[in-house]
Amino acid sequence: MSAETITPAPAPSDFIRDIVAGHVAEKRYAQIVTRFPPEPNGYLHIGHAKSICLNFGIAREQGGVCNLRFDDTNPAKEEIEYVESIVTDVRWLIAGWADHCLGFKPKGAKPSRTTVNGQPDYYLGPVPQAEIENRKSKIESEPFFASDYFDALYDHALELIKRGKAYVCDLSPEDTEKYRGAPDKPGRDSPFRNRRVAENLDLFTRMKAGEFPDGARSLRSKIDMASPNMWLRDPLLYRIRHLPHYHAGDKWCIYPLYDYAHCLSDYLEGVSHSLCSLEFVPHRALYDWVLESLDLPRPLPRQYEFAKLAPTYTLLSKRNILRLVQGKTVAGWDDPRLPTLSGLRRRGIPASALRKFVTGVGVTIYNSVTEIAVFEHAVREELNALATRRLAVLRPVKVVLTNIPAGEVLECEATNNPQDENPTTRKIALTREVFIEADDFAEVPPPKYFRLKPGGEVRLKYACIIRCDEVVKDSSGAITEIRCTAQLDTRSGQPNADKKVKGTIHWVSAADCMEAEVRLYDRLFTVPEPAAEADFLKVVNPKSLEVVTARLEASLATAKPADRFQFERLGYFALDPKDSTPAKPVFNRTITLKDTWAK
RNA sequence: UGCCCGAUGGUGUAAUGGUAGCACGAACGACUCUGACUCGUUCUGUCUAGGUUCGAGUCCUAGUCGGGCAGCCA
Repeated sequence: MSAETITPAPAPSDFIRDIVAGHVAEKRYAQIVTRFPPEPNGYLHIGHAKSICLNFGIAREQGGVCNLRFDDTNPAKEEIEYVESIVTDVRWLIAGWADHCLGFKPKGAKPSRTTVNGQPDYYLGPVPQAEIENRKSKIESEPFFASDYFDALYDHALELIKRGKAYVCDLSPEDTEKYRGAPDKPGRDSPFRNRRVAENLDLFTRMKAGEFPDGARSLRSKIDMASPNMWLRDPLLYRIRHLPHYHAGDKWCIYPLYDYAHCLSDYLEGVSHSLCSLEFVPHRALYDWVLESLDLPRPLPRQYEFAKLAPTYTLLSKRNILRLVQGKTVAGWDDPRLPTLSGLRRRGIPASALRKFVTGVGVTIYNSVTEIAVFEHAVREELNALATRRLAVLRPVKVVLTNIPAGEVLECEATNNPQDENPTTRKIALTREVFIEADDFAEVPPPKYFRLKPGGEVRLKYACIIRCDEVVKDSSGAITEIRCTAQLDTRSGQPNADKKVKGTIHWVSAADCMEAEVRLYDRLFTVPEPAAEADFLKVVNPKSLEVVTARLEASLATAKPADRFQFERLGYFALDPKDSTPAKPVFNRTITLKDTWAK
């Protein structure tokens, strides 16, 4: 399988890659290091895929590494369950593509004190996966955690205080907000802004020691309360939270805030390019301020921002997805209708299709909406190339081929994937009784209907042409069987094999098939922008999931969850990795085939 | 009524002062033992007004519209 995507894709180019390429050309950094820094407070979704592919993509293109780091500075929201799902999702998305660039660290490692050019420093560099795997003596590795840096961060905070660039503030959260002013009004200095260094040091130490309750004090940067940039009005660096941390344990009761922790985490790991979404543009000045205020000895990372992905007919914010999960609109974070990576994976979307899609939409500095059709196109393109063709009937109607004796089995040869360079084949059984799709027969056919109709002819794919002689109904008028004549000389290899008919339909032998539950998924929302609705629960698609009992070609009994199938003329399907059992197989419809007839 | 950012077909994106291109989509057609795939044709675009220049999508000014910013969230 190709490392990039199954089908060819152009080498990505965007303004960030241009910047990185420029830095590589001028040898600004020893190595290109990016990072993907999720907060473990929810599952990853397709929007994160864009960031993952950008960060890992740049790393692999430049021979660099991309650190997976948990931005876990808020113990109130974060959980180990999310850490595990995120690691799984990231590994899945980059497998066979950029997994060799995945930056982990030795298990339990924390930043170590070093000296660079005579200056004290902290450093915890990545160990690329490729290196971990090649080492003779296996080392255990794990992702990075911002919470592993709490000691170093605390140390740097002390330094900031000593430099007169941070102070302990006793203002309540409410008063802090009042003092901050408004976008068009300057803020006012905190009455605690000019505390002496010694007092700040004493108070901050006691904050750490747990002497004060939550919210009683905070550590603040000393920048400019009149700045037109709200994020420069002495933003908080530390807050008091008497809460245990899922990773750091109960050692801390003060926790750093994002703006303080993130830039320093980047620096500690030797990150060169810190990529984030547009809402952090105003934070960039603060990112730089923290790093520059510390007079650090190594090259500083730089932050660059890009627009988030916004596909139509879906919801991307963790908060909204959480609402769908908790409200039981969907069956869980991995429901195949959700844009979560675990949901998409379960639905059968190949990681390569996701990569192709998110890199194809490009990287810009303005928000835009991406039609979900672009995603669907990428999925079909990948699946068309790799999916094994099988015959399956979702809504079976019995057809009796009256000229084939009961018990007789006619072997037919079926192509496994016509897209392969040298397609292989398999044998399927044609018997007296077969099932065809209810949709493929019409008693009163609309104009240009190519399929089976009374007196009409149609080809059973890979088998022969049949003619409809009679329709048998029960007392309620429902069709119980369709009686046809099989034109056996139109089978492959027979004299009339080349006989043309307008329609070809799929079928399975009634004597040689299996039953399976098939879940037919459709988009979750009926409107392009559900997030713009007053209540998105009101625009949930009532037909987003339909469950049928289908008849499948017998060979599907050996299907494995990683297999990708095209049920001919219907769409792409994969075994549900969670609910399927050998005794009771469950297939998910990943996506339908394009249907120009339905229109 | 502050500061920052942006604006190219229906949608996404490219063109880095020199032919507005690609993709998705749509329409039509060819091919077809998948109404799929593939192939062909067609469709629609530089927000407005000034300015600089031989030449402006690109540079400048103003306007319009859109996005962001006032968590002890990230």
